[in-house]
Amino acid sequence: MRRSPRRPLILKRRKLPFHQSQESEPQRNQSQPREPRCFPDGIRILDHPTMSHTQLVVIPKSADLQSVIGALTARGKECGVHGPNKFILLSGNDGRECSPDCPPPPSDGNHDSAETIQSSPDVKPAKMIKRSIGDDSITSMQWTDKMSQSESSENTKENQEPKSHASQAPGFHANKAPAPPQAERPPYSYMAMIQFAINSSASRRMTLKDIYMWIEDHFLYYRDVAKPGWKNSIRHNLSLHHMFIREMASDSKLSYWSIRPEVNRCLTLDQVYKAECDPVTALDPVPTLAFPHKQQQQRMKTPTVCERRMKPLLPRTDAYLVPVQIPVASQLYLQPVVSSSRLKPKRSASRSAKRVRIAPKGSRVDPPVMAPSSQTLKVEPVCVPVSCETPKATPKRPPRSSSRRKQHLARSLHEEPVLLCPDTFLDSGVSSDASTFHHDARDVEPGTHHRQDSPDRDFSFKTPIKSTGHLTSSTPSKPPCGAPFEHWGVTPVGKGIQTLLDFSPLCTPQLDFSSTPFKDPLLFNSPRELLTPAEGGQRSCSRELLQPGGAATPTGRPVTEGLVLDTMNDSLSKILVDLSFTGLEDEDLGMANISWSEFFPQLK
Amino acid sequence: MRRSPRRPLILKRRKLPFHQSQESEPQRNQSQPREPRCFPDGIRILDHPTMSHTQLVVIPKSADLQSVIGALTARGKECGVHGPNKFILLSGNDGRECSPDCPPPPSDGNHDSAETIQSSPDVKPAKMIKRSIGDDSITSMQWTDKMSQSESSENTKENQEPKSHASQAPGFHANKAPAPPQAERPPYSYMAMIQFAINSSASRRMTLKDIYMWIEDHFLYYRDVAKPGWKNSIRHNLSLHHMFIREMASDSKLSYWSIRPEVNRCLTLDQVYKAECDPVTALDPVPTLAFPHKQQQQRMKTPTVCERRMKPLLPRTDAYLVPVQIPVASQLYLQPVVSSSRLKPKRSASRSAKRVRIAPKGSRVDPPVMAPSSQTLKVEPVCVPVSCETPKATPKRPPRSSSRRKQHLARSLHEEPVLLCPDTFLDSGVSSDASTFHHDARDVEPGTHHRQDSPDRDFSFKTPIKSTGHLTSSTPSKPPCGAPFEHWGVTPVGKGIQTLLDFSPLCTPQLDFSSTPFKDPLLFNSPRELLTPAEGGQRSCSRELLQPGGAATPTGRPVTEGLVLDTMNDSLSKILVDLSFTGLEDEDLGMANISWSEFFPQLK
DNA sequence: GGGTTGTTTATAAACATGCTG
DNA sequence: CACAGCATGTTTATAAACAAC
Ligand SMILES: [Mg+2]
Ligand SMILES: [Mg+2]
Repeated sequence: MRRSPRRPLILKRRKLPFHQSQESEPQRNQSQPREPRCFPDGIRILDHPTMSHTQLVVIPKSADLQSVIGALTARGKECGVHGPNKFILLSGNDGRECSPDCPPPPSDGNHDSAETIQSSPDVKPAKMIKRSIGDDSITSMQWTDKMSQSESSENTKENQEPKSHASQAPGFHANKAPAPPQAERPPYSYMAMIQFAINSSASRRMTLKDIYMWIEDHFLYYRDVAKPGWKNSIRHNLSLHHMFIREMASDSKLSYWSIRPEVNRCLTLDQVYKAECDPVTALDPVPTLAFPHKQQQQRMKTPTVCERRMKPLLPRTDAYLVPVQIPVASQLYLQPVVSSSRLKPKRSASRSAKRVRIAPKGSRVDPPVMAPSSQTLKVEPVCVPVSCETPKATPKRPPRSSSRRKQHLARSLHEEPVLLCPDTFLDSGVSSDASTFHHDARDVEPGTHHRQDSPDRDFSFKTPIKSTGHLTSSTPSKPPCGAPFEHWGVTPVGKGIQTLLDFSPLCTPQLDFSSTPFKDPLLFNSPRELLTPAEGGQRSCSRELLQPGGAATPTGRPVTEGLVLDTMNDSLSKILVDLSFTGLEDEDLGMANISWSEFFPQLK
Repeated sequence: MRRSPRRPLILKRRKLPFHQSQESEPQRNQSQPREPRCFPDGIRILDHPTMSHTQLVVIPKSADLQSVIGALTARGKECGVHGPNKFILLSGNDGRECSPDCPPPPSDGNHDSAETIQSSPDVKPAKMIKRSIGDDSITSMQWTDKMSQSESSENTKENQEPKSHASQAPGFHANKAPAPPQAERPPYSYMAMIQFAINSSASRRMTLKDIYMWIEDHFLYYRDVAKPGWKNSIRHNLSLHHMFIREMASDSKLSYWSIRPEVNRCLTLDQVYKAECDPVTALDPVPTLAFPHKQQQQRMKTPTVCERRMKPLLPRTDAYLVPVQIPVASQLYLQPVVSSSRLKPKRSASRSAKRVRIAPKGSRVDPPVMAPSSQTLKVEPVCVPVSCETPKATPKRPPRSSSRRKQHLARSLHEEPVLLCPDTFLDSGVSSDASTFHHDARDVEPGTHHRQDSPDRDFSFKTPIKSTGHLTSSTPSKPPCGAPFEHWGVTPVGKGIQTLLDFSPLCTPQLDFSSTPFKDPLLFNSPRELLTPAEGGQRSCSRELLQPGGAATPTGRPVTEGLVLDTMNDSLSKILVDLSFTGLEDEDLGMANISWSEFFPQLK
């Protein structure tokens, strides 16, 4: 029973776009937005104000996907191989419901929720940018830089944040005081935590020991509860993921772990932290970088809260990812927009939020319980014909639903790389046939071959025993037997569980789709974040609910804030995008609150 | 107890150098050896007769390591980035005990053990090359090409080798007949088996289903014994290792798995197969590609044999690997030489053989029991300064024992890349201080960033429990408790086991070091292949025994045959080299036969 | 001799998704 | 035609075996 939740440690999606890992913090401040380059269909491409080699692609709602591809292709050719290699797609407005013009992104250090941030003594937000693309709902997009830098003094031994240091650890632990050992397991993957740790260091590198310490200091679970094997896992992750590289100190002896700069999104705990630990807090419309610290820690300590934070099987990160591939060593970022109706600090906990993903690709429509409102669009890796050789055919539509999922498909050099998208992407149709996103670009690295990476319990196998008969599947799965399922006890019968889990509740802040061009096709990927029933009458949205046709979210405020999210995956060509939509009123959250009862019979 | 041996499935080291994966089989036959390029110290570099972009580096015994580096560097500069990117190091002779001249490598299709090969109806050795570098002992190096190609007819559905097909499966299974389900687990990793499968296909690609089938057909263990979870592992390996890529058939629907050509060493079961399944056979001095098939299968079916094949914890492949990094996208292969005194098909099973590895780097010298005779030299990744930027210092000796092992150390751009080697490498000293091999080149990919890759038993953790007290190590380790160690029951006491295992017996054909420049420094990496005590009075060589000073192998015939081995690791920059030395007479094998008694007290 | 740090392989699992009966 | 289940893929977690300090 000590077993941790089944593969629960998934990185929370990123809240803020990642920035360069350089130490060039000062000059990044207020670079003037360059002259936007305009392309057909109103698409504009302009320099990112702060990120080098990055361009912002503002796409009017009315723009055609092919136009986007064309613009990106043209831009790619304009700039050549040495040009920008990252493109952040922003949803602009074609005048329908937002300001017709796409204002240049982040241009000032508008401080949002400053008080929250200030509450942390040692955390100083490096920079916050508020941008508004589209209507008012598109606001409060900020990111902090090396906010954690104050934390660690230097690189050698001081890095290891003294235990007496309160640090900005969200929830889980207090001031290093004996801190109730009832710490629940944090919802971050090892890979994520390692990044948090390393990025918290001013030198962006850390020894293994210090990584251990940082994690123990910030997640009491590992200090107090976890078996020592967790360190083995840390080491395993360091070795396994090529994102982590080891370098020797100039004076030898010491070896430091760092993150490949090319792939370092500079994730920090502060960045990814969301007040989700407390459902009430989670409902806060403002997904700002609230540095909960001590203020919130009280709430988090409550068993209910902890339960909620630990129990949930967090949504698969890739649900929020948008792996995009631009042949010319370029990567394409889809930058979602987040609503910013930052009011109502607390709700009646009726509903938390929804998340959006890109390119549904035929998500199963289970027995819909409520009116679908949220949608997720899952964008599969795309290949923009910037430098592809000899495109054979130029199918208007994605070839065929040939592959299954995002995978490293060998470059199908014979097909013209096109931005694949479901029909709904362009015509707001249902995603029944939207499963046309394929050709994972991960292996299509431009020019030279890139490589990426990205790894038993003891005896008494739980795996399907050949002789067991019904154990025909080669994918081991835990039997839905009682013990580990206290909460699920009364719920569905054996085989039903698997299916039911697919309708897991959503627990993202808020969702709104009215202001993004991807609005209609957005489909939820059925994230599995389970909100504790005790958190009030919240109900989750089953996948079906979030399915297609949900464009008309009754009360949601169209808010789009760019969020670059990632799975912490060290895959170079895989770009993750997190679409967070906030601004929905409590009452409005009702549309997709169905399957909760499935999971928590007691709620019925 | 059903538990498989602890992480036993390690790929056997390769017996033959890998060749290009191209379908260009015909023209590969007898290319004339080009004019060798001569470098100081008698080092010669010439084109590989069959492998494109590959050169053979013949290194006289007297050559200095720095000379080798210099020659490689010079050659690299000569050829530029587009020149050969693979170098196979061959041990030449400086006239001491072998022919003074380094004859050009493989130049004819001398068939060795033709009868064995012919015995297999559907296996036709594509090519065999016998080379002799140095004295007579350097012989019989041959490799077969797509010998397995006859197996699968076409690409679609015929690939799946009919079950009635005898195929060239070594040992383990007969003609697909009910075959005794007592199949023991093969000693190949999943990654290896997948490569075997895919490379057995003429089209070099295979569907998942066919991979399953191929493996089941060739390793009855998976058909008859393994739990269904093995398929999960196959899929896991396919996804995890970037070496495996998925591509869609042109007609969609089908997705095939193939191997990145750049990293495909075209390993096939035949290539790696050694008659080791039967210790008696294993003693055969000729490590030829004996296609055991039905002839041998009888032997292998014997419980003793099976026991021996399955029980052993195979040596870590990397023990035989020589990850070498040449900055200019070049890879350096150390090609060992194998003795070819192919006589005595069967021995008294007194001793099997030894293996050699490159660059010892401080192998533990355990209480030596016998006179050390075999040595293993373990070469850590090296960086030849072909295109390194701004080498700061040019230490004659490897910088310092800064890092621990082969790892992806961030490019220490400030140090001149040099071939690192233990002192013993050059002066036959002991390896106590040899731990100077570092700077894993895996992350030093030339030019653009390459990426590579390379990830519970169920409940009831056996891992060190925090509360257990003595479980302080974060690396879980199985307690040396009785049950799983039937064969070891009487053996050492608890904690002693760990250490004892390090002295595991060696089970490679034969070893001889007299003809290789690496002779003296060769150190055994204590491969863990455990020969069943029942296999006769064999005794293994503990690591110490194989330690330094073993240059003077009493009776060993200096034999060096190039063997390129690899861990099946899809790491581009990591090259694996297997140094197999054969030619030792049975009587001569006595020098390193010590620790067997440690493991099998009954032998005492 | 034992602990630390790294590297790899094996397994189990959770999930996603397309297919197919 | 809906769908349940299976096949196929992707990732994360753990345990472990080893190697080298
Ligand atoms: Mg790594
Ligand atoms: Mg793969």
